[in-house]
Amino acid sequence: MSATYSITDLARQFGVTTRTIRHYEEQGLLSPRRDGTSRIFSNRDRVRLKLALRGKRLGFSLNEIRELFELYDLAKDEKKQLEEFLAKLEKRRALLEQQREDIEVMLNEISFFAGQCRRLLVGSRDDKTEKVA
Amino acid sequence: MSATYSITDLARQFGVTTRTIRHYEEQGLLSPRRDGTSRIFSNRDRVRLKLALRGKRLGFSLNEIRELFELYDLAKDEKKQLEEFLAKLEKRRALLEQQREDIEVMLNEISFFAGQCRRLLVGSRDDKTEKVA
DNA sequence: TCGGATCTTGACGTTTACGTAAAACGCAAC
DNA sequence: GTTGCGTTTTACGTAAACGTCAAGATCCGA
Repeated sequence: MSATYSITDLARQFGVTTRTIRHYEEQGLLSPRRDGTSRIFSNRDRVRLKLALRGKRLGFSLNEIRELFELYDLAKDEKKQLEEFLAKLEKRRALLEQQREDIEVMLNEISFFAGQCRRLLVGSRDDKTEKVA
Repeated sequence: MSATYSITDLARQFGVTTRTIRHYEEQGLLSPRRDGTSRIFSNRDRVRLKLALRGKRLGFSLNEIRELFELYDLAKDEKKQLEEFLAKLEKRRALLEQQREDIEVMLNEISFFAGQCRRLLVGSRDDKTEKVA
C-alpha cells in the first residue's frame, strides 16, 4: 500500500549520493527491507532520512542522530526511561536555543554590513544610480 | 593600553585547548604578536577567536571562517569588490535562515515530545505526584 | 641554582563522514 | 546473447579539526 523507494530514488529526492544512504544504513539510521539483495525503502525510511539530513544541517553527528532515533522509538515502550529522555530533550533545547541566538546575531551583523556596503556603493559613484537594489 | 592575553588565558576563557588556538593560527584565523617565541594575543585576536567559535557552532568550516575574516577586512579597502561581498552575505543569509527554520521545527518537536512525556509520567503512576515539574 | 610551570615547534594519530574504485550480480531491452 | 543500467559488497582513500606525545627553550620563586 505505502510507497516504496529504491536507493537512487531517495538519493535523487534529497540530493545525496547512494553512498551516503548506504553509510547511514551501516550507522544504523536506516533499515530498509530487501528484495533479494536490493534495498527497498519505506516511507518510514524516507522520513528518517529527512530527519537525519536536518539533524546534520544542525550540526548533529550521525551517532547523535542515531541515539535520538533510538530514544524516539524507545519512548513508545518504557515509561521508566522517560525522564532520561526528557533530560536529553532539555539538553538539545538548550543547544538549539544557543544556536538560535547565534543565528540572530549573525543575521543582524549581515544586515548591518549589507547596509554599509550598499551605502558605499551608492555614495562612491557619480552615476545616477538612485535605485537602491 | 589595551589588554593582552597568553595562550592559556584565551584557552581558559573560551573553554578550548591551546592546541586549538595554535591550530587556528596555523589556519590564518589569528595572528598574535610575539614576545620572543611566546604568543601575545590582543583584544582583536580575542574577538576573532570568539567569532570563530561562534562560526563553528553554526557549522562553518575554519576555511570559511577565514574567508569571512578576509572579506571583513577587505571590505574596508576596496569598494570594487563590495558586490562580491554582498553576494556572499546573501548566501550566508539564506543558509542561516534555513538553519533558523530547522531549529524552529526542532524546538517545536521537542516541546511536543516533552509534553507527551510529562503526560505519560503523570498518568502512569499512582503516586500523588501532582507537581508537574 | 634548581625544580616546576608555561611556552615553543614538530610530527604522527584519531575520528567523522563520506568519496572512490573494483568486481560481480540481476534484469530488461534490443 | 550481449549490452547496459542499477545494484551489491569490499575496501582503501581523504579532508577537516584537532589530540597527543616528544623534546627543548624560558622564566620565576625558594
